[in-house]
Amino acid sequence: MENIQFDYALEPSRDILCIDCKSFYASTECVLRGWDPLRTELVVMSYPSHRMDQRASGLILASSPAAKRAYGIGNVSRARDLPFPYPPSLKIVPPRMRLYMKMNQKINRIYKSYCDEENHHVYSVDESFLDVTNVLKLFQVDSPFELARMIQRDVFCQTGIYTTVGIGDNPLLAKLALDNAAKKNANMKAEWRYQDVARTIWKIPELTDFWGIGKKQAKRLNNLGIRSIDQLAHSNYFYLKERMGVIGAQLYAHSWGIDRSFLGETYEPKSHSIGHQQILPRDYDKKEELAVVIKEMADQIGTRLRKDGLKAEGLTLQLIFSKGYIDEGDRTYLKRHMTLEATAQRKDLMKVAMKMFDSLYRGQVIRAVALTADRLTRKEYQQLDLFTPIELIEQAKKVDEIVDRIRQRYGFKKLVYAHSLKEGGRAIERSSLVGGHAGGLSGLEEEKNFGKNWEKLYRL
DNA sequence: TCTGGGGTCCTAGGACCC
DNA sequence: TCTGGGGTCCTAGGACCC
Repeated sequence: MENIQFDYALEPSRDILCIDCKSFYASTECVLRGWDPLRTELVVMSYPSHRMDQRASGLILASSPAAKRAYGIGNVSRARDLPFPYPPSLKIVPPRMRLYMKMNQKINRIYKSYCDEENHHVYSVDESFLDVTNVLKLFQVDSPFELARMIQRDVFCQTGIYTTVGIGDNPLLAKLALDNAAKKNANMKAEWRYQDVARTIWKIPELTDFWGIGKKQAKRLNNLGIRSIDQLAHSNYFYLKERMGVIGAQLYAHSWGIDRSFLGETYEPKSHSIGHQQILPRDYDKKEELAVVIKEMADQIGTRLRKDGLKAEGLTLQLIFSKGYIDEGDRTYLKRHMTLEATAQRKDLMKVAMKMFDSLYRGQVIRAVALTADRLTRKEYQQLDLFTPIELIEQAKKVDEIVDRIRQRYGFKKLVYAHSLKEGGRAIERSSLVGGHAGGLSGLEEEKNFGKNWEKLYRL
């Protein structure tokens, strides 16, 4: 069977850096507390506030390198993976998401001092891509490797955070170099180029170590007789494409280090969404209680949409059954999506969410709820229907605006809907969370404790 | 897994239109 | 009607990433 050949001479060849912050949350905590991020045994542990006392429910959001080594845990793991009683040398601290976000902003500003907006792509809270091809001269360095060292030093001096850097001809190579080599190297850097593919990518030991291959895809590949990246690269492109669709084709290309994306291209994701998911503190099977939670989530999503100046044209509701509960249809969850006229209004979102809930729910035992607004647009005009008087629409909009303002100024808890006070309501408890975890003290409270200079003290 | 939370992308089948 | 074909939109389901 014929196969595909890649000609590296024709592929994009840039100097791309993929930089991540070593154990970001854990390191930030160490820095804030004046401890060495590499030597301190520290984990950031999140407890749902309703079960502080239950060790088993603790989730470790981040572990310092020393903690990883000492207890054989990964970056993200569970409290029960730690020895118990907890060793005295181990520092366990609650998350302070607000401070991590500030630290992230500071680090991004440092990256921006090395490249312009166009050549900086934020991948996640602790990972960024930089295209430094055109700035090597400007910084008087001979190689991207040297520039990477400069940036690492700069970030460390300004923040105390260690960074790891993967370097490559394209974003994929840089990312693979980061994940599979830089993290293990003493200098926290690794450079993978096209000519290195055979002795780098193909030597990655496990399929699941490869970006884009999880447990399920690894199994599918195994079923095709492919057990390593090397075998993947030496399989047949057309066969893979036939058996695994575009994913197969993409994996094949990736195994040869091929990635034709550029950071500069304004990449438009096909879909955008804003959603929330929460595991409930206990099983819920009362319709009214679930309705309260769903309404709260619709409220929260509406607030976020309005803050970002967005409107949703779709809404998805998911109700996940309690562990072990399976209904007649053999399902483990219920899910429904609906389209709607572009809106960011609380009333509209709640109405649609409730409609989906009514159509789905038949008394099952629920443990988790997810609500996601998708197909987001920036449409300015208001779609009018023939039956709702314009005054009513304007009125609802004003109410939303006022609620937003009050909450922004005085905090969420100062203005909650009556239903949230009922049995089962979650909004009040969740209002202090940032990104689903404890936000830590507000800036104002930090100032009270440490004075006006608290940000400087924290190197933020 | 003895249930964290927030995202994006791909597939497949049905509805509907020409 | 023992019966065409192609395109697009919609929704449910699933996989992966940080």
